[in-house]
Amino acid sequence: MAVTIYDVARRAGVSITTVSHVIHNRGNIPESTKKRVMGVMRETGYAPNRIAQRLATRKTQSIALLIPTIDNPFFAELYNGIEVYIEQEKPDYRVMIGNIRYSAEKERALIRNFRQELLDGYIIVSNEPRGEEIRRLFREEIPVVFAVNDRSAVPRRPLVTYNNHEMARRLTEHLLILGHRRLAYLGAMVDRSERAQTRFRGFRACLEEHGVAFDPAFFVNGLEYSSRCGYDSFKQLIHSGRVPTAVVCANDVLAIGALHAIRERGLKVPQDLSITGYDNIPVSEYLDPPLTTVDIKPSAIGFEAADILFKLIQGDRGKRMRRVIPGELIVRESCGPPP
Amino acid sequence: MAVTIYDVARRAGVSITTVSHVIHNRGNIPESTKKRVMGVMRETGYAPNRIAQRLATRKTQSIALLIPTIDNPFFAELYNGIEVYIEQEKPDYRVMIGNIRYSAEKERALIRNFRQELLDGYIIVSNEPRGEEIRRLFREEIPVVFAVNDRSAVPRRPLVTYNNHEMARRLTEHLLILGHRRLAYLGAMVDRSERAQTRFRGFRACLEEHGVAFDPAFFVNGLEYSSRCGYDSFKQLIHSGRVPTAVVCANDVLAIGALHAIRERGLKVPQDLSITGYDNIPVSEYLDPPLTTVDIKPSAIGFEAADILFKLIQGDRGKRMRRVIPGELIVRESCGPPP
DNA sequence: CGCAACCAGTAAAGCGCTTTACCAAACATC
DNA sequence: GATGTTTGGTAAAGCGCTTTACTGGTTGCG
Repeated sequence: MAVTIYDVARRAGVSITTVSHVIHNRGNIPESTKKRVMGVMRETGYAPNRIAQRLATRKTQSIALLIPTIDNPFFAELYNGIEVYIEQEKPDYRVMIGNIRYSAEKERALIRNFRQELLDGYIIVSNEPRGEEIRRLFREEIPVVFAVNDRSAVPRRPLVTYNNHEMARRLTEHLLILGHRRLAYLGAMVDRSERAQTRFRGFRACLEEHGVAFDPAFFVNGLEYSSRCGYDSFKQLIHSGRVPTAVVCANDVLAIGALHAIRERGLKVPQDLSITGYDNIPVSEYLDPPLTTVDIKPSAIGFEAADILFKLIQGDRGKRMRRVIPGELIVRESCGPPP
Repeated sequence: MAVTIYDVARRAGVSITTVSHVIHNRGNIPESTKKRVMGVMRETGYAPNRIAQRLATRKTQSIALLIPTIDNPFFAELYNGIEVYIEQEKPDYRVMIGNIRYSAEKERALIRNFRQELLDGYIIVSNEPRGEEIRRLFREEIPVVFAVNDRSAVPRRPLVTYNNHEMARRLTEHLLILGHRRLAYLGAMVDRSERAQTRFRGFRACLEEHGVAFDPAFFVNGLEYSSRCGYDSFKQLIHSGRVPTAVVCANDVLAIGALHAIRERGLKVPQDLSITGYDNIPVSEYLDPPLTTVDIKPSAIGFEAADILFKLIQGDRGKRMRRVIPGELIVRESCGPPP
């Protein structure tokens, strides 16, 4: 079938050991032999069988990326950051994507499944950072770095994230400074995701600091991060007839849906109502109006996470295994003073 | 280190052959032995080493998905379709994503790289369907199915796609019926992608059929499928001062950018100007106004492509290896009669 | 000249499985 | 009681590599 190291060895008149040495540029082999072997490799189109290499070395040259969903452009960006790192630094590594679907159940199943692959390491945006499966990875000293998870949720573990609480606070403050006092919060899965919780807590903390009361009727907790859900949530929010002057959405995708519901209701943004997003996904700049949001630089997070992961893989139990990439408040036209 | 088949065999007092048989439910093994072996497996937490299995069987249980970019929600959906199929039908297969970045160069490199993985099959949204690397895959009878590529670009090869030319035609017709005569086309990479070309040709064919002249000044060919690019393209389009009554965008992402430029210019959609997209990405329904577009059901395409691929992998050189999923015209509020 | 050091390369033992071929004992059949 | 057949297994040869330990020849050096 395919050409193996034996074929090359035979045709070059050497042992397979020598061929292997040539491939990896090891041992001391005179130029002449090296040339000859490489010639045969070229002629025959030989390429080492990765599977066999992996079995022999017990290194898979593969890492896993576990994310909540591939649909959200935010996570696509995170992946891009990792890909950039790998292309630059570790070009023969693979990354296997696993789709957690915001479910602890699925996360466990995926890790169990991936473990059989004997992957060299994991980057995880976890739903359950203290789950049994993840603890097992740590117990067996398999390199794991968390990404995007909250610091408090994964104490003392390698982690690259952003200042979630702080940015939620600053975003809210932006609205308070504009004069808003009746703020609504549109979240999703706040009960099931620590990130969602932290973001909401940042919002509330800010209100408290500024002595602004929060009306529980102005909180809607949706089922997923989709525009449809944002749309529905906003309708539910104003169902009672009481309308806030500003609505803080847990992410841009929700905000897009909410924005649509707002317009349907005949309200003008930002004249009648201000709205904010979170994530700064590419389209947010081009909405009507462009969305005030928070850029949390997912591709930088991915890049740094890969950096740490490969340090761990190389046995570097070093410093700087927890990094926080500061987010950036992106002020656009979706917020103004209250009417 | 990890527990191997030998450990299990020893503890169960059988040979590794028997253990292997139990794992795969082969051979004839009495219930009693089976129970015992399975008990030991559970106790020890044994899981077969996939790498070793692959080496022994020469099957990798992995397929590749090569896409132009992971950023566009359209391709994320395509991937989802594949994932759904695999979860249902082939739960222990993996899919490795490769990011072609709309570059024939990168596509070749990726395939070369993936070949060493001895993957069982490929689903490719190709930039270069007749390239040397792909031809080699076919020569070596490695299962390949194209997805989303145009029928004319990959004759007689397994393919799942949509009626690109036809849908572009129908979308254009929709505008013509509304009364538009001055239509602009905002494309991207029309010179470099056969899909972009076909879409544009569908547009032109429709104009011709209806005896409407096309003004070359009303064509802009952008560099990438991004909102920024759509925004810039529209500005460039009206730079001369001549404004069309309708603008057909090669996809939704471009349309979002164009829409923003239109509003900046002070024009109202659809009163002053109609606009269409393509792809029906999730947010398109929630734009202002909701975008008239074409749904090309990427997840169905992914699902069907996986279906064909696994048939090929099983040696089914059968029928129905080329499938066309009809697109659907989604009429929303972004189009109206010309002013 | 004798010994160490180096050079160029090889043999062989894994890595953890699958699979083919084979075998001994028990059972069924005439 | 001789002959097949089924039952319940096993031994051993791969799969295509890496890596360690070793070897026989050459060279350097005091």
